[in-house]
Amino acid sequence: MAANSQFSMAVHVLAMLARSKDENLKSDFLACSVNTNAVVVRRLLGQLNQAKLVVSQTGASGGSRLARCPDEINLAEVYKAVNCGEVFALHARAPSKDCPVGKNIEAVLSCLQREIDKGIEEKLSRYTLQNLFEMVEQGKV
Amino acid sequence: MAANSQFSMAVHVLAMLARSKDENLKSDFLACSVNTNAVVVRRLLGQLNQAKLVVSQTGASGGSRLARCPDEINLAEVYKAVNCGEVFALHARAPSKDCPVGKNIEAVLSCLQREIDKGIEEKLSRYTLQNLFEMVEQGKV
DNA sequence: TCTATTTGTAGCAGTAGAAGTTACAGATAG
DNA sequence: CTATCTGTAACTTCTACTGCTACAAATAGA
Repeated sequence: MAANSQFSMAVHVLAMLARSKDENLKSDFLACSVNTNAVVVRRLLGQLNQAKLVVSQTGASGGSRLARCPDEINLAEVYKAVNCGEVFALHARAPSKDCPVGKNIEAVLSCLQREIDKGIEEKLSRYTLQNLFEMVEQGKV
Repeated sequence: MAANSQFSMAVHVLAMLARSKDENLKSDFLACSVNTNAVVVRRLLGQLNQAKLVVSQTGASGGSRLARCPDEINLAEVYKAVNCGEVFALHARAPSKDCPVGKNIEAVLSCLQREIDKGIEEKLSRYTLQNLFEMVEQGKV
């Protein structure tokens, strides 16, 4: 699964950045809060950078900050930025083509997969980073 | 691997069982179509058995068959039967409690997680095994 | 009752991807 | 110039799934 904890980490990091507005946060500081290694955070920030969600700066007093206001970033963007992107994997080894089911099942499943994924993104896009940040701040669920 | 290919395999196997109505299918035969090992299929059937989707029988001329009609089994049930069940994993290592974000982020994320998962199930529950089986049979997507 | 067959499951090796770590080049503020 | 940070490569460790062998238990049919 299993699933990826990348999304959770990304949201965590982005919430931290949202919290400290225009101040640059160091990967080391972020790693400390997320309880992982600074390089892991930098790798993650690299993905968020490519998706134009954060801006990083090298050198002394460098670090990362949000590329946009927290209310202009929605969670679907975050999901797409870090996710390999599929809810369930297709068959690891291609099913037998000699079997009437095996022959067509993959096409049907990948169609279903796309539909599910679209649903997830639709749901996530309703939340902005600002929304999420407020929930975290208020400690309310 | 990120996601699980269990769901795909489960749907494949169930479609095979739907196809052969009341006849018992052997794990070896199923494994051949799915292109994997018989033990892998038996492990999967074990999960589907627990979810009361299939019935298995040991001994000579044993095997597995559906526990209900294909139009009384929806894909959300299949998803729940085989999935550890989370779209994205929470933090692998618990975030720092000394940090105002780290303290609450997990609760917020797991709430979000539940909401997403509910959405997936809602979507999957619209399809019965019968629907899917027909799509596969007609080779149409 | 005996035999052949089939599931259920334990146990182990192989594999792939993620995470953790170390190291260092390049950028940059002061 | 120097101290500080990021970006990235390279390597190890960890973890989860897959594949496989082996065997006890169940059961149909002779």
